[in-house]
Amino acid sequence: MLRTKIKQLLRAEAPCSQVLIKGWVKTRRDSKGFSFIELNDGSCLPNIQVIVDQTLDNYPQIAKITTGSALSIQGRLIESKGQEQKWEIQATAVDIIQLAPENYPLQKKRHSDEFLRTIAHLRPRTNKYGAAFRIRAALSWAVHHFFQERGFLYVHTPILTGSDCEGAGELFQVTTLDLASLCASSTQGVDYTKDFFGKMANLTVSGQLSAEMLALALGDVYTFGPTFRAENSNTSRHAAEFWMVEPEMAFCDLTDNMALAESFLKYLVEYALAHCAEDLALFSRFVDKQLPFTLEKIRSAEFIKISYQEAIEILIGSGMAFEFPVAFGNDLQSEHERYLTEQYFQKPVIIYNYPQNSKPFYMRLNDDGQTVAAMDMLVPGIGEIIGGSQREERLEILTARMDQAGLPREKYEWYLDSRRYGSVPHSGFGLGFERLIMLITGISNIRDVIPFPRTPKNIEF
RNA sequence: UCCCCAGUAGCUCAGUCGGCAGAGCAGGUGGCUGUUAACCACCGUGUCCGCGGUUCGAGUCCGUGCUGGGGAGCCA
Repeated sequence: MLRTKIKQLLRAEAPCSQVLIKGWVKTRRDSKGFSFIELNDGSCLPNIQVIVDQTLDNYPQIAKITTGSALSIQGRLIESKGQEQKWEIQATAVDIIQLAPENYPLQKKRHSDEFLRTIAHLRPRTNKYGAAFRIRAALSWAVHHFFQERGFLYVHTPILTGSDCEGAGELFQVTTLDLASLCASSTQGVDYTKDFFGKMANLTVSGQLSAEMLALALGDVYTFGPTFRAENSNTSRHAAEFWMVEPEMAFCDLTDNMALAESFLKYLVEYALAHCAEDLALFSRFVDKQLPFTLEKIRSAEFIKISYQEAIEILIGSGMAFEFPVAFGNDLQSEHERYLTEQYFQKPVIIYNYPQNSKPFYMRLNDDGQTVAAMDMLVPGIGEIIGGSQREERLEILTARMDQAGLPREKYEWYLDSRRYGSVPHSGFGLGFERLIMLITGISNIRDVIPFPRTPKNIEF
């Protein structure tokens, strides 16, 4: 007999005379002459209640079943006599796949997120983390849906990269050289010709430059993959390994780029509301009571779009005593971004046209000669969730900006070729996938939205 | 990397002015019961994060290290 997922049984419309379920015990309670087992198989948040009568010949063993044990149960799906569930299983056979010892770390109570991080290999079995990872899976699928519906091609850009200055942060170096002997013997520089690629190699910090090449051939493309930053960032919003979604569109300016970013975020929120209601309800109840309000606002409100100049004027006019001074040319600090999105507008805000000196070389210089066609989307509680720009398509200006930034032109000849042969206006952005999951679940720490987080000094599991 | 806070039973936490180490949950035993993180009674549980110092006496005060958390910077 094939096993049926618990999710399917809980949605049943009629009783069923014989079913097989397999899963892990959430809790067991005894009653006179029988035992209640709550079984969960990860397919959905609720458990299914199983009634085990003492007439089963292995009932003495069944009565000893502990939380965390793995079971295979055959029985009848019947209407429950209890108040809190429609369906339950009347067991005809209970096979103990493995009995969990009593030192099973997950108890029938609330654990702190800090403790659960120390048992990241077991926390997917908790209600909260199970729900978070189901939502993560659903939203991964939604990302593909959104772009596929719009004719974007899903492209794969390299994880290993030879360009040592993509400019988006500190890099993890990749090597097959024996570091132990290098450290012991070498007093001069490393001879990279002996390394695997014959030159220095790193893990990617962004697929953008490669994605641009594909967009300039295929039109509209997107990447969705892991990204690595070796920044020593110790915050609730940064991970050394995270997943990023990066669309890149040919014949697309900053206005269209911002419009796509807004539709994208709205689509993802709507998708979660439509497909993950049960799991989301857990987060609204136990994690963030404001969550339904936040999500509804993103779904229905038009996002604010203001220039950097306007943002500065609002901040100066706010009368707020900021720790960092507000002035044109200064970077917007966290406190400024939070004020704009959490207090002043209380919804997502896209800020565009930043001063060129604070942004990377590939962003398109505006006609004012001062600003670039960059945009950041800020959301309440998280801050920056999307960063993007129209790319500089004019060869002379691009090379001038590279020189300005001190980037060696010869290493970017392949990139510059795209500006030599049929260069066109194009744009794109990057969405931090973990930050999206944080926004949609209300989970406030990035370490809790990815199964096995990698942060400075932490690569356990 | 910088600033602030914390570290006590398997877990969550209390511990007053420096004076015998505590509770709830989990676990064990018994009872009751179509129960809902069941309930009732009883039972066990400690490197008080490590090292050093002050003191008759330190979980408590001081120094230092480690670990965790919050905030900042960097960014998605």
